[in-house]
Amino acid sequence: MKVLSQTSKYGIRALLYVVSHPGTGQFVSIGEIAKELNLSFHFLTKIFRELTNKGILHSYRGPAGGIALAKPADQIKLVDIVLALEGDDYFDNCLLGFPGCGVEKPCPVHNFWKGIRSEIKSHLLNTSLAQLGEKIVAEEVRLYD
Amino acid sequence: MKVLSQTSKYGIRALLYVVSHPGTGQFVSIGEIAKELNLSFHFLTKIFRELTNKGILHSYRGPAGGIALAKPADQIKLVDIVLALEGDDYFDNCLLGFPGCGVEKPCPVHNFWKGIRSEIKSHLLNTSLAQLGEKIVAEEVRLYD
DNA sequence: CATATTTAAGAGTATTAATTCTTAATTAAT
DNA sequence: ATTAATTAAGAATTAATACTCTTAAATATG
Ligand code: SF4
Ligand code: SF4
Repeated sequence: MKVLSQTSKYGIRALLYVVSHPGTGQFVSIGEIAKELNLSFHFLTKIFRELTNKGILHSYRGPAGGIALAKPADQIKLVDIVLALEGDDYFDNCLLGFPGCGVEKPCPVHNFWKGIRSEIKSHLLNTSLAQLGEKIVAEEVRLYD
Repeated sequence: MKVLSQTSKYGIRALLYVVSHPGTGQFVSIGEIAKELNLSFHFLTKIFRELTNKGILHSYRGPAGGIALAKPADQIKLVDIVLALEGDDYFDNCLLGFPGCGVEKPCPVHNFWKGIRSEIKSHLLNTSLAQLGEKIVAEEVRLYD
């Protein structure tokens, strides 16, 4: 049941690393994150570039450069990351893949799927990086393999 | 939010056609289904072959041949079709893609995802082709684009 | 038996997602 | 200035998914 692309998964995990590892400097280097989480440096760079373009991150080049959250961690919700990386129509596509969803007569699984979809969306909307970061710092949950 | 592969989507839609269009003969031809649902005949043939191998369908070659449900429609659940086409580990993979799920310390979204996952699974487990077929026959929902 | 119809099997192609690679630009420190 | 460190940009590659094509096998009917 693949719900998120690798891009989104890595993006979320990487930002969870950032919020749960407050370094000394202002920026966290992509190389450090990629190494710690065992992700491809180049792939992660691409993901972060997208998040920077979408205004979720700031970046800085050169020695001691890296990326940093553009907003306080409690103001960045999982849904922001997902929509930035999967596209704004992420929650529009449906279980059986009918086109023109919701416009005409519903498909056979509409009621069920509408519920699930809104549950997922509202949860991602109500979960911030700060919240999950705290759980990681408290070692209640893991971030590594 | 792509949850099912095209294969599964087409498979479910095709079987919903079968249960909601009781023809005169014992078998429904793949050509008819593909034409009515505007799906690729060859692709659908491949999907049905898999479902036949997995014991969900019976097939018959030659004139007046086609496919037929191997069991009464109320005994075929959506979960059967999905597991047959997506693989038995369909419900094992998780939101953030951690390996060795559930064995060690949970990931940051475990509680949330566990709930969603089991909701989806139990719904697919409790929904039969017969149920959805009735809704289609009653024209409460649509099966076509 | 000959022919038409239909599924079976698998090779082949195309599209999309995932990942890697190369080169350029920016910045800090010496 | 020179060098090292680092992100930016996008081309190139690989892998996975989706789809198409070809040929074979089965079966009914005349
Ligand atoms: S009818 Fe509802 S569940 Fe079905 S495809 Fe449209 S929006 Fe999605
Ligand atoms: S910890 Fe739970 S939600 Fe996270 S990957 Fe494992 S089973 Fe899935």
